[in-house]
Amino acid sequence: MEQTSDILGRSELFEGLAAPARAAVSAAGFHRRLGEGEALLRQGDAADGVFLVLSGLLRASQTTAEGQQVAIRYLGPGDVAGYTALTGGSVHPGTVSAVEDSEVLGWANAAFRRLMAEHPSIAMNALALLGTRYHEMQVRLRELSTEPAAQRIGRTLLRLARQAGRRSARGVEIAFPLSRQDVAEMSGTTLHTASRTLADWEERGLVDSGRLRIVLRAPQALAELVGEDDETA
Amino acid sequence: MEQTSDILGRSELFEGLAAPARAAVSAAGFHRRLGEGEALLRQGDAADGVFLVLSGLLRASQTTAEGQQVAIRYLGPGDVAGYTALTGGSVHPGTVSAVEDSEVLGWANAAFRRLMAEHPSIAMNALALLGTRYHEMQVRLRELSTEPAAQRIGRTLLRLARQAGRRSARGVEIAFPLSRQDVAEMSGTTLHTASRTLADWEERGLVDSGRLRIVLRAPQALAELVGEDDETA
DNA sequence: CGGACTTTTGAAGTAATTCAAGGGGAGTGG
DNA sequence: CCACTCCCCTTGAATTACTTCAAAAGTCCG
Repeated sequence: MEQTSDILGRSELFEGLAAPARAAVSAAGFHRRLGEGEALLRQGDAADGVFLVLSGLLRASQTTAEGQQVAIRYLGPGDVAGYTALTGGSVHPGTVSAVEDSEVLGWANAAFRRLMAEHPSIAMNALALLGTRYHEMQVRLRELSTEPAAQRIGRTLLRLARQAGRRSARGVEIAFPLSRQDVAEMSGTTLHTASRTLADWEERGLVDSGRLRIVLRAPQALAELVGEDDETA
Repeated sequence: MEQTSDILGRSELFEGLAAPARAAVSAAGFHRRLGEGEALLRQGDAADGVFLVLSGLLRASQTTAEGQQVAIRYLGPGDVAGYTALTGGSVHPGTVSAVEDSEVLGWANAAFRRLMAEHPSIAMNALALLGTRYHEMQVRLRELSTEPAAQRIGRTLLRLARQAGRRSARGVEIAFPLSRQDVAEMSGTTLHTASRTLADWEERGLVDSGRLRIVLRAPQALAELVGEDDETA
């Protein structure tokens, strides 16, 4: 089990903070455990806190009036959930729930605001963090507007592999249970299209997938296919 | 002509700042004029400053490798461009250029960072501003993933009307030249679909449009059509 | 009046969704 | 240990919304 303080230090939000400051931050927060499927915060609810993921995996999503889901991102250790409270917003724009058993460190709005006031570098980090996310969203918006479904699915897989990839003999495995439906919700398409696309890639030896499991056998070939120069690291 | 200090005071970024602080902020910046079509900053360039729009209208967009454009947003007086520098990013993720003759107030990275350090409320405002934008992008991502083209076009029009709408006898007019192509790039579709959709709505008496000009004759009916409860204000 | 955009509209083509049905795996409970 | 059941995945076939292709008609400005 990793130390809370270590995760704090490595998180985008608290990096660069001196040890005593980290201790103060940690002391001001409260721990919360979430079982698989449990919601940390719900779309439409009052924004009442900021959370840092300590362990496990969460998923941020938006739901339409008709109940259709759109996945925004997955959150692992060191990631921040509930940025709304951080920016002074009043209502959570999306739902964040645990994909697997998880643990988070949370701060009430007022407490977090106090921390930012006492340690301005936290506020600067928060700005950087939001800037990065905003940028990501711009890119995804562009992809969704201009690219065909297969390409978007490829990018989704590469993105997830980069974030939660585990190198294995057969390639890079996405290290958490991921259904076709999940892939579709991240890519802006249907599970049918996702399934067909993966079947096609499986034939071509690019991926190796099964129930809730996807392994990228040839990440760089996939990257080329979708028009990225990028590496899976 | 409006006073710089007034715009500063009303802008999301500097609101709540006392008059002397506003003066300091203003003094630390430099003015820049842009002719119609001129770029304030370009996608891929080094992020070298933060800008506040004083007058005119700018457009933020992303361009794909193939040259296809996606419009991110339009910026009027009080809006901020070049948030990348503000968050510590190094490269502009998109291009911002003037739709009509415009004037901006700019700050070099270092100068702006100094201002935030001296006036923490600027940093807080910046956080709020980015949070709002991030939220907007989440919503648009959801819309793009789940809604048909017509609905997205409707939302685009309502959004633009809310931002730059001018009440007239015939309804709410979008107060700047806007082509079908522009509407398409904001909605994630083609100019053909945009044209056909507008023609349909024109027949139904919802809009009244012509060359580079769109008037919403029945904003609330349009809102209902696209599934918003919202008003055009 | 010429020329450059912008817009419209038809027709063809297609990517992707929707509809529909069936086939696995994994876990559960008898 | 087997059967049952619940998901998850797959795969055709039909449909459709949207794009692409193509050409012509407006509209504004010099």
